[in-house]
Amino acid sequence: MYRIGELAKLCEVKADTLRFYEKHGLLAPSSRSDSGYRLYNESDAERLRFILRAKAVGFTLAEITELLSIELDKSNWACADVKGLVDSKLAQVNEKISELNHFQVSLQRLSDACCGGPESAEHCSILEALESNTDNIKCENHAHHHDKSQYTKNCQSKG
Amino acid sequence: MYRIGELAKLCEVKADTLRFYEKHGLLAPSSRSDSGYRLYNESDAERLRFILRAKAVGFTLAEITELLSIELDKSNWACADVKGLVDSKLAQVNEKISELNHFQVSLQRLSDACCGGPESAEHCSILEALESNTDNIKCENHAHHHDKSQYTKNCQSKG
DNA sequence: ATAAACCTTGGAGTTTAATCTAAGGTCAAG
DNA sequence: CTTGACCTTAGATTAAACTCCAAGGTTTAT
Repeated sequence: MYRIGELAKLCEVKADTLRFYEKHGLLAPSSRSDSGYRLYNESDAERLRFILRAKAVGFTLAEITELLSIELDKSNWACADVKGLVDSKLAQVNEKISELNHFQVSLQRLSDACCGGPESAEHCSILEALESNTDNIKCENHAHHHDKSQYTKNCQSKG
Repeated sequence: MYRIGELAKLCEVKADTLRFYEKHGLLAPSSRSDSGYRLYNESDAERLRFILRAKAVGFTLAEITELLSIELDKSNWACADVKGLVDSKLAQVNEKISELNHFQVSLQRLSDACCGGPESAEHCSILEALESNTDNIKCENHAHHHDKSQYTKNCQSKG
């Protein structure tokens, strides 16, 4: 039997987190001591590890609640149900990755267009790109009046 | 001059969003009508578009607040400052992408190991992977006792 | 004059996963 | 018998970016 702090340390979470999981129906200690302390047994610990592994692959606690209810009643669920949860999560993750990839490309383009030097930002390509509605980012090296700018290497926009 | 609903429609946001931006110091109407209605001019609209473009490349409103303060006082900032904001955002985005890529790989591996059929989840590879601490995902086709399983194609784990 | 569509304000609710606080009870060691 | 580490509870707070609500005032058209 583990007290809350012991299980928390064992699984590298905080005691607060375990109380939070209990309040939200994910994990309750199987018993209490006479003085009201939570007591977790090995099977509680296994359940916690299940939760933590599911978190590690990206499931939210709400989704883990679903997984746990299947886990406790496996014979009344099909593989299709379980795989459905995984695939739906996979779709969400892919969508988010795709959004972030758009950000990545846009930010990289902005970064590449800017010399990043000590010049005044008055002609900064980044600010200009955010001011105008074009996707088209202009290189700022000319505007800075540095004929032999040391930053030319940074100009990669197709103006 | 635009009333709040007009500017909202023009820029495809909600009036609530404009009030929210005002409350958070991102965009205030340049005047009010006699009856207290917000009145936005063309320069307010430009500022809103700046905000929206910055959002579209992944900046948070807090970061946009910084960008706006630079934008309004360009000559006292250097390109390095602006590029710094972009690069720091880029690093955050890359980190998040990397985390999601881990999720993606793990979820795909789980999905691939599961037949996804109408079989009982009692031997579901996904649940078994979450129960045990191995990275090693076992294919469930044998466990289902389908000698000529129609799901064999889904088994791709290296058990 | 009255209905519809618009606007005002302050404040509450949403989502996620904790994290923290206050005020107090329990347990083991010295 | 007191100190420190641990535990209890309920409830408040955090971040982010809105979104919605109630209760009322304004504008416009008929």
